[in-house]
Amino acid sequence: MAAKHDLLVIAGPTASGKSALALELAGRLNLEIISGDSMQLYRGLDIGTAKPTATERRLVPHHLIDLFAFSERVDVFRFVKLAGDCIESVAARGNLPCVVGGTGLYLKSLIYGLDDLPADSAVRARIDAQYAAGDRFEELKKVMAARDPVSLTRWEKNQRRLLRALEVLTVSGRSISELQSGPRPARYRTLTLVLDWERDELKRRIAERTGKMLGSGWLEEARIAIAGGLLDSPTARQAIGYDLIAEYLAGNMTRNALAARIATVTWQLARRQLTWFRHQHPEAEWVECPADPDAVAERVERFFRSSPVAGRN
RNA sequence: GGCAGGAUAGCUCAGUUGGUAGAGCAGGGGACUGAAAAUCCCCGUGUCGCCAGUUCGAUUCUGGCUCCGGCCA
Repeated sequence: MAAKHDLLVIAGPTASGKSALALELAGRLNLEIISGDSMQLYRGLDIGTAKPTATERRLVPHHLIDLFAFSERVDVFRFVKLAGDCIESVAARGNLPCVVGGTGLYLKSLIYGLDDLPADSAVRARIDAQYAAGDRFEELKKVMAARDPVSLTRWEKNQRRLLRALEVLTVSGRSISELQSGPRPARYRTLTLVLDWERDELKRRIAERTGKMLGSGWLEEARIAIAGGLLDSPTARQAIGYDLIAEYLAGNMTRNALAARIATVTWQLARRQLTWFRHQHPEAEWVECPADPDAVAERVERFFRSSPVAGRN
């Protein structure tokens, strides 16, 4: 059924049941699942990132999971490249690529593309060494005031964004603000579904899932990952929960406090995700949950069949 | 029973030399182009435990009461 540039995206906050719905759809449509999750990319973070189980992965082809050791630094640009290639090969097999995940920036960048902004890790390392420390922010602002006042105004209080702006400026000689283009059309004929729960219900699901994860081996998984250097890794260390579990394992927290802390931090993530999807994805359709898989599958089919592009391939 | 404490925002607490109050956390909203499960911005009226007294005016001083955690018996 899928045409060449068709793309199904299942998005939504954490614990909204994206993976489960994708699996249900896979039972009704010919689709392959591509993870759109910045943390599932890493090996060794299984329970903590709620990866699909081995059984589920055997049942339906899953991609972009377990690709990297957590010592590795992955970013949007890399994800977009990987996912783009992946989508192509899925489509070549005649299946519908279904990106499933909650990393909004990754999804948006995949759908709409990334501007061709320069990046240079050596330059960046130099900039970071010079201006990334907390007490160097004022200095950084002074530099930007002279060289790129527009970006300074934009990120006056966000050191990290300003560092990136300086990187782009240093490499290209031009302001990042000037190199970024405005809104543009999607690269795929995309149906984005955002799973939408009643607030308290989602909160409840998060608390419940946190408890389940802690009760089914997350502590041990975290212990091993931490022993393997997770907390010193460049990006994987940001995965929620592991730092808190480290504190718990060090005896600084009760088990109940740990569960509560993780649930809180997870809820805060969910809120940020919802804000993102509310405002960054004009193409999105919100699906009231719990959703009926049959109805969703029908909606998906209708979307891609009725499309003017569908017959082309 | 005695001795000193504490009682202020959902929680932990600060404060007002008497003119009705503010931080952190939680919570809510927002931004977002190479760290995004990240980073950052905005949002704080609550019988200042209860009753009485002093005072123009008390959450702030005085007395009593209630409750809580201590210490001594």
